[in-house]
Amino acid sequence: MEKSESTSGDTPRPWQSYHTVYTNAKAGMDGVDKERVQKIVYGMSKGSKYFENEERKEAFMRGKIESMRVQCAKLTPADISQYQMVADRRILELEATRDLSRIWLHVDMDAFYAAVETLSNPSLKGKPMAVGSMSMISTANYEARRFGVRAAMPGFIARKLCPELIFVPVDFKKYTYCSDLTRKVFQKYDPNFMAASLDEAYLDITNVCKQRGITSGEIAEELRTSVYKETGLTCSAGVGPNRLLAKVCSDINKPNGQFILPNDRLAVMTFISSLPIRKIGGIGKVTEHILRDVFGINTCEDMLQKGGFLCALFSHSTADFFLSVGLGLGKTENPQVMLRKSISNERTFAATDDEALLHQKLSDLAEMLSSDMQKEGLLGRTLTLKLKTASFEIRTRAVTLQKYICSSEDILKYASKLLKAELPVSLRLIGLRLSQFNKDMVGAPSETRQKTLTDFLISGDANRKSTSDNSSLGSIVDSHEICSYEGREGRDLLDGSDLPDLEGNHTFSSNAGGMEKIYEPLKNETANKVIAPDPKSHQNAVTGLLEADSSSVEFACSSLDEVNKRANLLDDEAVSSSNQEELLLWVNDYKCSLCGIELPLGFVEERQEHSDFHLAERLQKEESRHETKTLMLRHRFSLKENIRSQSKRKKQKISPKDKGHIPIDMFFVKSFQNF
DNA sequence: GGGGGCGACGACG
DNA sequence: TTCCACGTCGTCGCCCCC
Repeated sequence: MEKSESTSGDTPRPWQSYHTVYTNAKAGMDGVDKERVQKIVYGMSKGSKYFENEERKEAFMRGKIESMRVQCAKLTPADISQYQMVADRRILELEATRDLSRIWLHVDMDAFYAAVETLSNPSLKGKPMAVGSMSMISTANYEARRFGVRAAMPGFIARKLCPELIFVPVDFKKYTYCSDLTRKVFQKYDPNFMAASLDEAYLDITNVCKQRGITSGEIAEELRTSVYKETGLTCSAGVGPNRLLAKVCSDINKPNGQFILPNDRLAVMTFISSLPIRKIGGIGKVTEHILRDVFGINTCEDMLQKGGFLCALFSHSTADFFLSVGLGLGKTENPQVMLRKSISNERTFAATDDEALLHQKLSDLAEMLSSDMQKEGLLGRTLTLKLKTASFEIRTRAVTLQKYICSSEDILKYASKLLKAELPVSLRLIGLRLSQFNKDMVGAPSETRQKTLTDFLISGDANRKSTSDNSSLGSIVDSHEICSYEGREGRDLLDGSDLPDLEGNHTFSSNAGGMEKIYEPLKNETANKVIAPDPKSHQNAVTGLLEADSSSVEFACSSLDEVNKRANLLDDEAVSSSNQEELLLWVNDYKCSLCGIELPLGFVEERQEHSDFHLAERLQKEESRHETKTLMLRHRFSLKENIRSQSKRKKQKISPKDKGHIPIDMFFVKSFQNF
């Protein structure tokens, strides 16, 4: 942005203002020939639909910056001194919250995916290599980074930058395995460590430092050595009084290094004074440009000096975040509860406007999403359809239902409605997200029987989890919390298709005995009564559940109607349970009779999870079948849905993107989770 | 007027 | 010659409904 005048100089250099991919913020890219990289990236992108969209975004950002400048200029001296007072007071209040009592360590594995691949294939050593595909790169090793190749860069551009670049496809299983090894090490230093992703973690090492009477630097050194011994992989570490600073520190001596920032206010303030704002987690490309071009803020210290303007132009929470950054403050407590908020799936494909094809894609996504929801035993009531048009424009359309759903039929039904309203359209990506989980409604009066069914599944998970090595988070309610901070890593960047769910490896520990038929894993009495596949026990199953329910607080049955519904549901289930096709058997001891997936005897955990999955799927099918009947009788939703989508149509006509003028809408900037 | 829903979009790995 | 991901979370403005 600041170089937008570049074309007006002696030599036109349009590529200098194209910032899409290249940035030197990444470790290992210091000696890169910046101009060459920018030129190549620009040359390869120019004229493409992607490029045009980037230009639109840039123009939007320029408009925003201009508008904020105007707003700044309008501030009278009186305004400014008033806001300065506000800022000064806020700075004092924030300063009062400073906590220097904890020592946080952030570990970051060096070029993780690439390093793991090199470990498994030593012939790659010393050669420029990238993990990913022609369309997108996940990680590049340091040899490749010297050419400007980096994560999140399309492979075809990377190859242009470095013709001898070797591409290695993503192999998630390997990374998960290595990640597990590193986590075993982390656990020795902080049993409650926070995994931020497969290759990053935050450890509170206050206690271990005290207990062993050694410095944080010594702990960091020892931990890195230990990780190397266990995995053959190097990592970098940063130590600081809070997570925000620890993360910044771990980047300083990357790769294979560490940096210790003492728990001392003066040291923190000195450290932060010259730190570029872009180094802070939560400040990305757009925020950096705005802060620099509107306020002239380049370093964290500048945040404090411009505090008055920040308070004048940003929302309370955003201004607070900026001021905290200026003070070097960050989170120091270890959150025990972090609930997952949503689950989503999205897929990119060759742009098409073929409605049948789009519907097929949607159907596949609904299946995937449903499967993910059922694996986690979740139900959601807000369904969001995400679309990326052939011109890279992103649209989202959402609907909030009165009931909680998770079956692929339900998801597809509502998603189709949302998609239909957008047709005709040429798309290159479709995504589906479910949010507003029933779990969020703890203590809500009518949790309905959907929860009941899910609870069986959850309790199955929870039972297994109670033997998990992650003992510090062992309660039933926590079963999603553990997933939560590991949520991001649940899927591979490029090939998220059919790989086993990562969380499974950490969240669910193995059940002692293997299982050969479905329905065995739920060993508890209630579960056995309900889902025993033996046709003779159907009657028992029904009465068993009703008895269990009526005596259970959890199943708070709101009305007789609810009880009847459940009884009907179980009747349905009894019928289908007698159907031999519904029964999972391991054919020839390795093949699932229901879907054909092959899992040999030794895969005890996997077989168990697989069986759980079929169980969940079946229960949900029964559930949704029953639900449909009920709904048809009651004529629910349809009217409301019609009204809703009509009003949405109206809104959409007015709302589309051309908000060219942008009132200084207090933009975003999340208060970074770890700051 | 407050709260919920929706849509956009930044950020991160 | 073409060719720019996926999953999750957070904030904000606007609209509608109660």
